[in-house]
Order: sequence, then structure tokens, then C-alpha cells
Amino acid sequence: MLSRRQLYILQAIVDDYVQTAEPVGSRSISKREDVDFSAATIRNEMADLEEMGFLMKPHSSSGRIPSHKGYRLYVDQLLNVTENNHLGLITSVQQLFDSRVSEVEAVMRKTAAVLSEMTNYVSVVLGPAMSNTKLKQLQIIPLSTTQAVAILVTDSGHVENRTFDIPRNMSISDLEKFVNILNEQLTDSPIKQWEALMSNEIERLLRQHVDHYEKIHQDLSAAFKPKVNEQIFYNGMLNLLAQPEFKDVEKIRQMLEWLEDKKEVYSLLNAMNSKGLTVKIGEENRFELFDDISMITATYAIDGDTVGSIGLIGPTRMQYERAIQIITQMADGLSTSLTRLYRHDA
Amino acid sequence: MLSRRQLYILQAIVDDYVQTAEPVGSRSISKREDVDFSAATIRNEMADLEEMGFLMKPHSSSGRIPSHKGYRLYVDQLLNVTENNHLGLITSVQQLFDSRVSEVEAVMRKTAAVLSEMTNYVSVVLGPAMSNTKLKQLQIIPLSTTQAVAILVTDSGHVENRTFDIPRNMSISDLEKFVNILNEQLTDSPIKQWEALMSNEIERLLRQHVDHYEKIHQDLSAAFKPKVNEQIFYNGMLNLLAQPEFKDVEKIRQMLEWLEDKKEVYSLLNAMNSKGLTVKIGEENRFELFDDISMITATYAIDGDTVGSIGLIGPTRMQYERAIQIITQMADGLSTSLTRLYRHDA
DNA sequence: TGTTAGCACTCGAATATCTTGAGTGCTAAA
DNA sequence: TTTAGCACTCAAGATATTCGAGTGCTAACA
Repeated sequence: MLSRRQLYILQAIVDDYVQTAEPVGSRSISKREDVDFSAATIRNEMADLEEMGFLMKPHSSSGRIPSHKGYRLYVDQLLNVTENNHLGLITSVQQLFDSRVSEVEAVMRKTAAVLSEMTNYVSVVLGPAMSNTKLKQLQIIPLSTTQAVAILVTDSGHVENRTFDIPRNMSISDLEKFVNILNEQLTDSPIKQWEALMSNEIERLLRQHVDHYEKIHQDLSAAFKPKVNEQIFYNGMLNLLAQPEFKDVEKIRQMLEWLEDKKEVYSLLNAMNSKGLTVKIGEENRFELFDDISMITATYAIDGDTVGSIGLIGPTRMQYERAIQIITQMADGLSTSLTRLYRHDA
Repeated sequence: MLSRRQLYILQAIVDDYVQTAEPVGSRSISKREDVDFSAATIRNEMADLEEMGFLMKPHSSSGRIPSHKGYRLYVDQLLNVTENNHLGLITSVQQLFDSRVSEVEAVMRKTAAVLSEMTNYVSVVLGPAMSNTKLKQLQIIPLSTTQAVAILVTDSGHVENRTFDIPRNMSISDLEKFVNILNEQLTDSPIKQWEALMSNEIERLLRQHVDHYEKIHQDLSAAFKPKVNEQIFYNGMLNLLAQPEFKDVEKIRQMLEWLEDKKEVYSLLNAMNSKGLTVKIGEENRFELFDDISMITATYAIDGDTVGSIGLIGPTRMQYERAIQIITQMADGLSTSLTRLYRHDA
């Protein structure tokens, strides 16, 4: 068990190091006003803390820096986020969500932008899982005799569209029938049930009433599968470059490459879903390459159901307290905002 | 006027430097098989070329590197692109455009991806200016009593949509009238005429037949203005990081920052429109910050009308010949592909 | 007159050497 | 248990040294 003094010293070191990115020496701590023990004492405590694995030395005669374990302790026990809600933050976040935006995508983008701007870290926003979304209407608008565009509108106001070739041997009336059947069968049923419906009932009806339906059916069902990488928004990747831990170009390249592959980020963020606030520190992250990267995630909800998550990516040497406060409030704001947006019947 | 030998030397230096990124010395050139004059002679010629401003020395006892003026000469006179069409390129580009893609956006993305992959430079693709596009259909689909989504389909198959609040005091029948008027008036008229039509005829009709039209009219007309930054696609920004001229983090940051501001890139690329192939070298570019950046642009056309441009951004130390070949062919392929895509009546 | 061999000179880059100072660990005394 | 004191460590910065690729110039040559 750590003594009160040891905790204090650990905290001091983390706070210092987060700010300066320089190893923290015993003397600099002993100079603090509220410290009435000497540098030598601190050195002894530091040695103990190091032995326990909370601190490290970059080299034998340098000051200490926190280890991952040290950050972990700091985050888990030394932070009390709830108390410390400076008003400044609240209001500015509130303002963002009060300015009624009616497009989900716009809200997402804005969230990512504000998150990264306020923290100077990279922000990731995962769009809401639309598994409960229902089809509002499917329309097919012919562009010519050979092509048409299919438009799908969900009750959340999301619009998806796809241009496709009209099969040569398909008549206009067949096309109409096709659309009618899909509309009748799918309207108001949630997206997640589509696949089942498609392969049973609908397939049967189509076979019965529409000639040459296979090709078009195939084209469109593929097209309307929700696309993962359109659901993920970044912001502030350039902020990384300002951090001293990224003075090395190769590291930046790796990091940006990793971010570019949205699938990876998606699955990582998605795994965090339904877990509320999460702080991953350094190698705790799946991607061992990024030893000195931390990631904070939070989830947001619509009407109380968790539907997505947002995240902040920065150096392990992160301003956890501030970042956690901000991400929490953003998640709350996002929840409120989206809930309002989706409650058309209000 | 430069002698044949001087031209040869300049070319040799550019070719060498492009490959190695190291200053080129007289001896390394004299070792070439097809050179039968000595290093000393080359040194003399080099001194002359330097005096004329085609070459530079990073420091007084180093080899020479090409100046912007040198590159310019190289590009304008020493390159004959047309002859040298290795088949490898042609077929792989053709393949890309042969795989029938029916979404304009998909074609653009793919073009950007292939461009950057083949060249290892940053690619920019500016979507086709749709000034001649015509409205196919405007639809409004109510989501609830308070909200609706407006969907606009152009004859090119482009779909634009916007969620908006239905004004409280507007009835369903008014909403229908509103849509009908817009459809009647705008269908088949090109986008560039809308603004005029809107403010004259349509405004008049609306005032006459629809109550409370102002708010909604205003919401939607703003929403359907084409958005610049959705029209521009990048790819391969990470390629920059591999270039030795970008070993400095600050430089990368500036560059990426510049690219992130799509408006700038857009206007630069747009200005190149209707000029065919363009090569900007170093400080010839508007942005003097990027002294050692070159940019190659080419335009593409639909049915012979230039509608957009594509570009490659790389170090001045660029493989101009190869890059020009590739971008030219991509532009051609894009033109063919888009022309086919837009010719629904074929 | 153009070309070339030869040679002294230049200067960046790599390597080694020195200096400094912040920081430590340990010991012995309070 | 705490602290003053002191020897010791080591990265980082400053300085010096070496090395070699490359130049410019001169004088001889074809």
C-alpha cells in the first residue's frame, strides 16, 4: 500500500512531467510550497516507487518519469474528475449542441472538431450504430433507360443512395413492382432485420412477381449495407506533430498510417462500446507499436441506449484530468443532442 | 543558347539527383558509358550552367543540384513524354476504368488512389464541375410532423440531401405545393441557372400559392449550393513523409496544414482548369513557403468539355517524366470513363 | 582553341573529446 | 525516520579532429 506521501509524490511527478515532458528531479518537488520534507527524503520515496514499478528513469542519473503503471494509478486513484467542473467548459460545450444542427453527420464532425481543438489531441468520433433505425422509404428514380438511382431514407433522416444499371430485360413495371415489394416489406422494420427478411419473405415475393430480379436485388442489397468507414470522423491529426514524442518522422508515419486504416480504429473503438469511460495507457493498447500513446474513450447514447463512442488519442504523457472532463461532457452533450434529434415525435 | 553537351549534362544531373537526392559531382557523370569527355570538362560546363542559373551548389565544395530554372528547362525541353509510353502503364490504367463503376464519387476516389499509388506522390482530384447538370427530381419525405428530408437528384445521378424542420405553421398541402412548384420550374434546367430562376419566377409563384414559404425556401436553397470541399479528394499524403526533403517535422506540419485547408488547394487547382497539362516548379507555386514542392496538373473532360482537373504534388526533385505520363493517362482515362457514365442516352 | 591532368583548397559530415550540471545513491549524523 | 553532505553518473552541448568528395584554377596538350 502506498503512503499518503508516496501518492503525493507520484502525483507531483505525473503533473510535472505532463507539463514539461522532462524527467522530474527530487529537488524540483521539494521546492513546492506545500512540501515540508527534503529532497533526500523524496529521493528515498522515489527509489521505492521505482522499485514498485510506478516510476522509471530514462537513464541512471536522471530524474524520474511515470511508468504506465504509474499513469494507471494516477488515473484510477489520484483523479477525481467529477468535482472539478470549471464552468468554462460546460458552457462552451453546451453552446455547441444548442446551436440546432439537424444533420447527424454535421453533429459528428463538429464534435470531433471541438474535441480536438479543446484538447489538442487527436479525436475520433464513431457514428451512432443505426441498428434500430427503420426504413422510411425506398425510391428508385430512373435517370435514363439504362440507369437509375436508388434512394433509401431512414426514419433518422439518413439518406443513402446508389446509382445502378437497370437490367436490360427488366421492364419499367417490373422495376416498380420491385420497389413496391421492398417498401411494403421493409418499411418500419429495423435495419438489423433486413438480412433475414430479404432472404426469406422478400426473395419469395420477388421470385413470384418480378422477372429478372436477381441482378438488381444483388446490386442494391450490397449497396445498402452500412459502410463502416463512412461512420468514423477524425480531427486534429496535426496536433500529434506538435508533441515532442513525435519529433521522429518514422513514428508519425506509422501513427498516421494506423489512423488511415479506419477499420482498425473502428474495431478498437467499437470494442469499447457499452463500457462507458475507458482509459487505455501505452502498451495496454492493442497496438504495441505505440508504446507512448494513450487513448480515452467514452460512449454516448440515444434515449439511454449506448449507440456509439468517441475517443481521444494522445501521448501517454497526457492531461488526463482535463481530457476526461472534456470527453465526458462531449459525450453527454452528444447524447442529449442526438436524442433530441431522433425524437421526431416530440 | 545551350550546347548539346550542356543539355546532356543538365539532364544527367537532374536524372541523378531525382534518384539519389544527393548533389551530383563531375566525376560521377564522367563515369557514364556514353560520356567521352573528362570530369574537368564537365566541371567547366557545370560552372557555366551555374552562372546561367540552371544549377546550384548547396555549399561551395559540393556537387551541383538543379535550380528551379534548371528543372524548368528540363521539363520544357529535355522531356519528350509522348514517345515513351511503356505498355505497362497503359494497361493498368485502362483496367481501372474498364471496371465499370457507376458512382462518380467512387471513380474520383479510385483515381486519386491509383495516382498516388503509382507515383508515390500526393494526388489531388477535383470533382467535375456540374454547372451543366440538370435537376432530375426534388423530393421531400416527411420524417415526422416536425421534420422532413429533402432529396435532390440530378441527371448525373448525384444525390444531395438535407434534413430540415417543417415550419410550424405550414400545412402538408403547402409543403406539397412548394415541392411541385420547384420541380416544375427547375427540372431539366441546369444548376447554374437556379439562382436566377429562384429569385424571379419561383419566388413569385411561391408568394402567390404557398403560405409561410420563406423559411423553408431559405433553408433549402442554402443547403443545395454545391459544397466545394466535398468535391476534392486526396490520396497518399503519407507518401510525403518518405521523401528526404520532409525529414523535418515542422515542414510536414505546414504542408499537411496547407492541404487540410481544401479551399486553397481547390482554388489553385481550379485556376489550372482549361489549361491542359501544367507543371509548377518550386516557388513558381503561389505558396512560397513550399520552395521545394512541385505540382503537376492535368484536366479531364466530359464529351470534350473540360470539367475538372487532377494533380500530383511532390518534391521539386520529382520524376517528372514518369509523373507526367501517368497523370496524362489518368486524365484521359477519367475523361473516357466519365463521358461514358454521363451518356445515359447511349 | 577546346580539353585534360594535376593539385591545392573547401567544407560538410562523421567521429572523438571535453565540459557542464542536473540528478542520483549512499552514508553518517541529528 | 529524516536530512545534510558528498562522490558519482551520464546526457547534452560545445569544441576539436579527421576524412573525403568535390571544386576551381593552372599549365600542358592536341
